[in-house]
Amino acid sequence: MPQPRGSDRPIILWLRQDLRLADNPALAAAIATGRPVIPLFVLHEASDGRPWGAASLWWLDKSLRALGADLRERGSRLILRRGDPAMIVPALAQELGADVHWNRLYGHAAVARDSDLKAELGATSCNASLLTEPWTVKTGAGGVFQVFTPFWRAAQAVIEDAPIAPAPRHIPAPNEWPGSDDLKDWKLHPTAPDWSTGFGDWTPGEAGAQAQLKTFIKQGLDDYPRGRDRPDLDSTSRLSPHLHWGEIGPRQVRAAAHGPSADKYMAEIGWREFNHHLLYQHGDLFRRNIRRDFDGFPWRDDPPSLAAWREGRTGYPLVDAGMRQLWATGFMHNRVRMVVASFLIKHLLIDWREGEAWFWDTLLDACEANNPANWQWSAGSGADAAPFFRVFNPVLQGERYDPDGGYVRRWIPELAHLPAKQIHQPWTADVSGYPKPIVDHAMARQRALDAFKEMRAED
DNA sequence: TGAAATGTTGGGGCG
DNA sequence: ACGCCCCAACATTTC
Repeated sequence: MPQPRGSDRPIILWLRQDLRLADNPALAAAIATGRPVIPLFVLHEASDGRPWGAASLWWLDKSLRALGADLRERGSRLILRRGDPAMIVPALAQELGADVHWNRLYGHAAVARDSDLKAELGATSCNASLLTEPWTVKTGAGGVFQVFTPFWRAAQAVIEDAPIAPAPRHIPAPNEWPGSDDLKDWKLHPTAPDWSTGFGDWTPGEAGAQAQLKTFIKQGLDDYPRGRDRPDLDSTSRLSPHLHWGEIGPRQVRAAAHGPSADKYMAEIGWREFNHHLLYQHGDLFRRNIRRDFDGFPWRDDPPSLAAWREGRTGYPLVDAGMRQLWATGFMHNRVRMVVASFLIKHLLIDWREGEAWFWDTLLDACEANNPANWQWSAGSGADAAPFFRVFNPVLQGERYDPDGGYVRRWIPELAHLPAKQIHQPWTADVSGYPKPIVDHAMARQRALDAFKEMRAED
């Protein structure tokens, strides 16, 4: 095939976790060249050496469909290919005589692959995902922050208030489009059984992300500092899956959030930044303890308890409600995530990696930075982590954050008839069809503290 | 972005 | 009236 020269040379816009048209620097840079743009998404079996979770693929299916429609409205298309992008991208670039643009990723495998490709192709890379890229925030001594608060203070000082590019009205198309897979053939939506029937609250795609942001700013943000801890209310942003696939970027969120509650919310975006910096620094966050002294922790192997946790039948209502919400909807309220994580790690003494893996498969917002970093935070093995001895009491957490029991009632119908006073300790009432606690709280707490002591003694 | 054990204080009942 | 005890309420310490 004859290759176009000079200004006819197309640009491959290689989309990964930046599935949006507004605030997309790689897209804006591609359009600014005046050359034809070929949007490309490559489905790789693995993200950073790790297969995507089933919930992530469910979301990706809808997000790519939405992106394809948004591109067609602008005279463009989305080219779909499947396989190893380290082979596919350079081959397509050569076939089309194209340059390549992308927005950066921060996991070690992706960074290594992308820098190889860059050396081979001379590609253009941009930042769509973070307010502050990992190499831009350093301690006074030039090191990497290990504590969130000083990190976030320093990060905020380097965030630039650059204007945010709107979605282009038109995207220049090539004379001839390369071949594309059909999204339907990828079969990303589950069948036989379709376990996603409870995922209907979500609208993947850039328009859905913008709508969710507006809803949150209007209905949730003012109440966020108090409401964010209340799983029975709906005051959280629910932007995490949109952020994960880059249907919206943190710069857009920051530009939209104003008022006294915005700082509190932006601190959560700050944790996302911090976690991406940790990912960039450590790479194998989901495999290895950041604090290596946890390598000797005496985890228990207990498949029945792990199964009870996954399936929401531990006998502790707040834990079970959270796990059932996750299974049914692909999402769990953040306060409850901390409680179920503490329960798996400390009450059951099961390795945090087991919990991280379950979340990775079932959470729509499963993120290679946030998910392992937050699990390590819960375990005490992470950077600026919760101290190990902070053992949540699931009953007290329920009484404090789900005071009327509305959250438990919604996800555990067997307990719906109980009054608020008893709903977090159903063993004090006459209940059928709901299990007794699989571990005694006081025993489990002491056992966890003893295990921690044992780990420390081994140093 | 804990919880439980332990310590302290102060009001009130009561001998 | 007074001291003693009880125990809530709160504070501190410990894991």
